[in-house]
Amino acid sequence: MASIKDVAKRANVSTATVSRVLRNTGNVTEETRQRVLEAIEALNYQPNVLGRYLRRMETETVLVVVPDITNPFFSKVLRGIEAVALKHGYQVLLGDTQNDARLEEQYLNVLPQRQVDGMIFLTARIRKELMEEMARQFPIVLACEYLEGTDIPTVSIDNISSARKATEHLIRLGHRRIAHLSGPMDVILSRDRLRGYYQALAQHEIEVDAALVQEGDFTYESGYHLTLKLLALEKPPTAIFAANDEMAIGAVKAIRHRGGRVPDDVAVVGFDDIHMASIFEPSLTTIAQPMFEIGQKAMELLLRLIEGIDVERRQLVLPDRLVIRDSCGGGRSV
Amino acid sequence: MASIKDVAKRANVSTATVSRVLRNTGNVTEETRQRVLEAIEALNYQPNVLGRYLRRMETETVLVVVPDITNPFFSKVLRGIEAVALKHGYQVLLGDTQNDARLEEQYLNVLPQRQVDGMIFLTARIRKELMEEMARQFPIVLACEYLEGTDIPTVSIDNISSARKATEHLIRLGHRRIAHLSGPMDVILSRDRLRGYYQALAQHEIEVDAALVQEGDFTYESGYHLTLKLLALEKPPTAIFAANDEMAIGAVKAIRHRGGRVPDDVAVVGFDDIHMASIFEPSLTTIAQPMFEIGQKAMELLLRLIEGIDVERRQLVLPDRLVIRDSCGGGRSV
DNA sequence: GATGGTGATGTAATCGATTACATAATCGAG
DNA sequence: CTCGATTATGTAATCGATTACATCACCATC
Repeated sequence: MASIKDVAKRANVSTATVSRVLRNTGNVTEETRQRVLEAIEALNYQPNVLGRYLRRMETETVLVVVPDITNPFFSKVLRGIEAVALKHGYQVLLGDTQNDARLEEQYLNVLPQRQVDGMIFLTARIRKELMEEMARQFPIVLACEYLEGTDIPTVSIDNISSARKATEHLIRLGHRRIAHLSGPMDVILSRDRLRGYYQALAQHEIEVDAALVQEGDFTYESGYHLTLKLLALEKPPTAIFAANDEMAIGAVKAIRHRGGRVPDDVAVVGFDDIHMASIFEPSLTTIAQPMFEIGQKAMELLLRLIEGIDVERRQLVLPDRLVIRDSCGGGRSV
Repeated sequence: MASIKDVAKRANVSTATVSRVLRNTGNVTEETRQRVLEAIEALNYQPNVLGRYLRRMETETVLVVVPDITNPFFSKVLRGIEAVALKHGYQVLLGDTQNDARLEEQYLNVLPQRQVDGMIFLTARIRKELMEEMARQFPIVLACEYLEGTDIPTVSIDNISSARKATEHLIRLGHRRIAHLSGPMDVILSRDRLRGYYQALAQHEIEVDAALVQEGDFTYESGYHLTLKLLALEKPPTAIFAANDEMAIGAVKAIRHRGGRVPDDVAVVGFDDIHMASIFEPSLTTIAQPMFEIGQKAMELLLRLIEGIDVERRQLVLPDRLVIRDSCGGGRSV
């Protein structure tokens, strides 16, 4: 494998000159430039990036930590990140924690080890102090999630208000017994959506029934099983607000398997607006998050942190939108 | 940021000894070992992996090139790769080409640049000669796809026979006008599935009608629109075999929008058995690929190539399975 | 007591590129 | 014609770890 020295020898110049040609820095006459390029061509030379990384102490690589890459929501956000990364010549390393919080903390180590220039977390179950300490020293951005009481740069939507919006929509349609399929309570996003749900109930003076709130884990399966549980209640809900679309689809299926109809017997609202939400029948009423844009903004923010540009607005809240479809009845069908 | 020198100084040893402690190689007395560990602890030292990489000329990282990470099929394969990689201390770099063949060739360059120790391609639209030349010099494994007439290590199913199986199932149910929604013709996998479809027709002496074969791109949207086209034919098909589940779902939706019922008016068979295939209504009859296992095997194969172990069976064909559900009628419902 | 083996540690080369600094050549202004 | 600026190129240090090789101490064996 040819190295820069071989190229230098063949072109009859120093390695410094070869490097200058490679990186297009400094002054090189067109003539030597050509000689170097010819040598590169002849030797089929490819610069070894490890040498460069070590010397420059940067890898132009960012790590994205995802809780679950098979979840379409995250892969869409990832796409946004990739788009911006590619445009700026950065590579994206993927860390899939498969919902394991310990793995999450492990990934944090790649920063001091200098393996990447920065990180984006699409999950935030790491101990707050640890995360804060790292964020002080290295470029880190949280997307979708955030950590309470920190000023770690964040891109997300306002989960509380959107959950409130979703719940209010059901109330407006006349529902009073509204259940909530929450996400895991150790992620803030789930707690926020639950809070929004509570706020909506309170605002309309609807009493909270603890039995109507069930903690899931964002999977179809959990949505399905928890809904069976809800339907077995003495006074089952007439509407279900699920913390994501996959659980909402699970809910619909469970209702059907029990002989119920959606939305006639039970109305269902989801969250995220994944592709399947509009395809599934009945199409899901849901909160649309700008997934791609969240990814873009997060990466843009990260780039500014890496480049040491002072970031004025560190906490970005993007707009979301209630998309009314067929799964909750009442509204017009889109 | 502390380096190995700082640790050495503090522990009153040479950097060589620190390295020995870090890597657990060579002989070190328990006493100095402790001193070194204390120094590491005190300085909060993390080894800079770039130095290590350069010296050892390996990164314990593999690159996985995916045509579309938002496609659940690929993310499932990726999971299998990750599982094995993690167990062997390898990191996984993700390259999402977003179906751009040029990007695919670009990714190939990270190998001679020594950025990764090996690559797995879940797509193979690269020029054959180029790919072969690289595969001769570096560890490369193809998964799902393969390149005709090469002996590049590959893990996949037998797409021809499984497509034949799927088509035959429809024939057995009495269908004679069977359409095929193919994938893009520049990927071999699509051509193989088309071939299997043709074989089944030939075997049962059913004439091929060119109008019944439509080239899609594996997306829901293409499945939807091509099916509308099929339904507008003078003699529309009574069954549709789609080259993947997402197009199959698109087909079902199109049939419904035209007032048809599935499977009563038109039977539909998919391919891959993604999660949604069993959830969607009607549940999809489809070819189940062992996605996770494909990933695992591919990574295992790659590891052996990286470690220079002679690989006897370079081309691995895994078993697939026809899963009969509701979308094609006739069979029992699962 | 000489010899050789083993274990613990240190010295310094090395991986491949980048870049601060040095040097040489060229040019233009006064 | 000289001086300083500018341009082109080279020399060598550097990034941080790993490791071949050297050294030294200690012990066992004959």
